[in-house]
Parts: sequence; C-alpha cells; structure tokens
Amino acid sequence: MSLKHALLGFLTYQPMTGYDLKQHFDRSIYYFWNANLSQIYPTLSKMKGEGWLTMEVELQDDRPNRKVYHITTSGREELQRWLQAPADVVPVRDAFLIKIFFGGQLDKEESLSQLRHHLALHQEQLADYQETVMGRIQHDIEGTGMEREAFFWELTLDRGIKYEQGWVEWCQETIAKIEALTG
Amino acid sequence: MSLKHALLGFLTYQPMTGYDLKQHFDRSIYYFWNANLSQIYPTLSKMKGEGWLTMEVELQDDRPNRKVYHITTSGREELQRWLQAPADVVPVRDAFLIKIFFGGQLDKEESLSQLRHHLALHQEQLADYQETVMGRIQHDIEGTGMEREAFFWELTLDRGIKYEQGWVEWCQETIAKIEALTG
DNA sequence: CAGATCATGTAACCTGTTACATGATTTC
DNA sequence: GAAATCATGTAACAGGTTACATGATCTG
Repeated sequence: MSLKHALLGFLTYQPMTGYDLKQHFDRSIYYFWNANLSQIYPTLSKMKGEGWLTMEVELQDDRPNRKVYHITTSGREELQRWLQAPADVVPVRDAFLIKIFFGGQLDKEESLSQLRHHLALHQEQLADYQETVMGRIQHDIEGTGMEREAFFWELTLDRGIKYEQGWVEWCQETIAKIEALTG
Repeated sequence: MSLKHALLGFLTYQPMTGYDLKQHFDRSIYYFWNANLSQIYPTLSKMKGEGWLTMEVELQDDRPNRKVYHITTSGREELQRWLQAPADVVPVRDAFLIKIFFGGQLDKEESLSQLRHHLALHQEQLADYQETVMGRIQHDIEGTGMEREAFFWELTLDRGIKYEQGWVEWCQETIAKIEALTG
C-alpha cells in the first residue's frame, strides 16, 4: 500500500503525529497523492503493529494527547525496499473522457461548454503549481539543509506542470476542432 | 457512477450482453476507463432495476443463455442528463511519483533505473495508441455510418497520445537532470 | 493437449470517502 | 459570533479487484 510508504517517507524527515503528516500531504504531495485523517490514523496504528514505527505520547490538557510516531530501522528498510521495487504505470480513470467519447450524442454547444469548463479548471491548477507550490519548494530550500530532497520534489512538480499544460493544450485544440465542425 | 453511464453509452449503439460490453471496453475506452465482468454483470442488473434497461433472453444449449440488454427511453434521458452535467477534474494518484519525491533516499543509479523502466512503458503505450487504437477507429469509420461518433473517439485518443508523449518527454528530461547530478 | 472464446455469476477483500463524535483556543 | 486550528478517532458506505465456480467448443 502506497499510503504506508508515503508516511514512512515523511517520517524519515522527522518524528510526527498523524495530524502533522496530513499537513505534509496537503502542502506538498497532494497533487499526486492525498489521504484523509480518517485513513491516516488507523494506518499509522497498523504500521506500528508491523514494527515500522514506534509511538511516543505527549500529554496535553485541553486537547487529545499528541501521538508522535518515529520510524524504526525496520521501517527504513521497508521504505528502501519499496522505493527500489519497479512501479507500474497507473491506469487512467477519467469520467470526463467518457463524456467526450460519447460527445456525438450532445449538441456542439454542450460539448464546447464541457471543454471550456475543463480548460478553466486546468488553467487554475497550472497557475497554482507555478506560483504556490513552486514558492513553497523555494522556501524550503533556503537554509533547511534539504537541497538534495528539494531537487526531487521539483521533479514531481515539473511532472504536475507538464500534465496540466498537456490538458490545457488538448482542451484548446479540441475546442477549435469542434468549433470547426459543420452541423 | 460513471460505469453505469459508459454502459448506457455503448447500449445506444445497439443492444448487447455484458460479455459484449466488456469487449467494447477492452477495444475502445480501456485507456481511460475499464471494468471487470464481475462488476459489469451486477451493474447491468441494477440498471434494469432502475428502469434504464430492459433484458431479453436468448436461449442457448451449450452455454449460459445470452442476456441481451436494451436501453430504454428513461436510460437515454439519464445518459443525456449525465453527459451534460459538468465533470470535475479527477485527482491524480500515482505511486511512482511518491518514489520520485523521496528519490533523495535512493542512489542515483536506482532512480535512473526506475525512470528508464517507466520511459519504456510509456513509449510502448504510445506506440500502441498510434498503431492499434488508431487503426481500430479508422476501421470503424469505413462504411459503418459512425463518422460523427468516430470524430469524438479520436478526440479521446488524441488525449491519450498527448498524455503518453508528456510522460515520455518528462522521463527523458528527468533522466538527463539526474545524470547531470554530481554525487 | 493447452489455451482462447463464449457466457454467466457470487463472495471476499482492499482502499478510499463521508459522516459522526468531541472540544478548547485562537483569529477575523 | 463564526471559522480556523489543533488533535484524536469510529462506522458506514462505495467502488473496484481478485478468487472461485461451471463448462462446451474452437484454434493452434
């Protein structure tokens, strides 16, 4: 399960709670993997059971105690093993493309409206990557001693940008083709 | 649920069995949506319950009887409604990118080997689209009276090709960047 | 003689989402 | 006074995958 290995990855940076880990997902890898707290908490607990993590409780008065998870040697070994194992290409599952595939059953204007909506969404996402996400990486590079890590973070961001650019171009080309349709 | 609407879409072409529908998935839209027979059969049965389909049995001696499903007026209306409803952008979920993100914990050569493997897989997929899939669409256009439909099928194929080209380029660029790393 | 094709399904399992439950403190 | 932040979970549900069950005919 990839979620477990993403958690292991972040825990090599420093010991953290489930809540902290969720923020790492939301701030860095959300654009290719995310998870809910309701999934993270039980998963951490299972990983502890597998010996990949240890847990330390920090008592608090006004809130639930913080459960801080630390990666073990066994956890590091498992992460290494997983990182080295060849990854399959994940199949695409996109309901939007079903709508395009059966677009012959829609009026021209309805198809165009679908495409324009999608174009706008991908343009927004692209802007977010180029501004917000890139900014966060730049910030993390400055004086955190994570230059080598940040190099790899940027590679995944490049992929996100290329992905969104691909969508934007395809939407624009497709809109033009449909507009050119007679009838 | 998108599966139901993909099934409705194919059933506007002609009445079919679950087995026939599975072949349509495998031959045309598998690169952005697929389904197992074990999922298709119960789904067709539910759709009949919703009044979107009717079913007719063709008796056979040596095999299970063919259950041929026909789309109803209500099914056509539901498909129209769904096709017109705005579609969200589907979030990416790619474990391979987790491996790249945490690539700082791997040796340079191990990262390169991951990337070269992925590059090869995407190049294969791209070739498959440009040869096999495009060939099938061309074949279906010739004298089947589905010229208008095939125009939209090609649009989704264009998207698949652009997607794979994006991956191929990114893999090549990323391999070059990592090869240039000192240390 | 092995494997693909035709043709139907059920059951268990895995992963992920949504809703529910609690509650003080800080910020706008 | 409302919303966000911190901090933990459980339970129900949805969707999809894998394994199991049956079995004749056709193809290489």
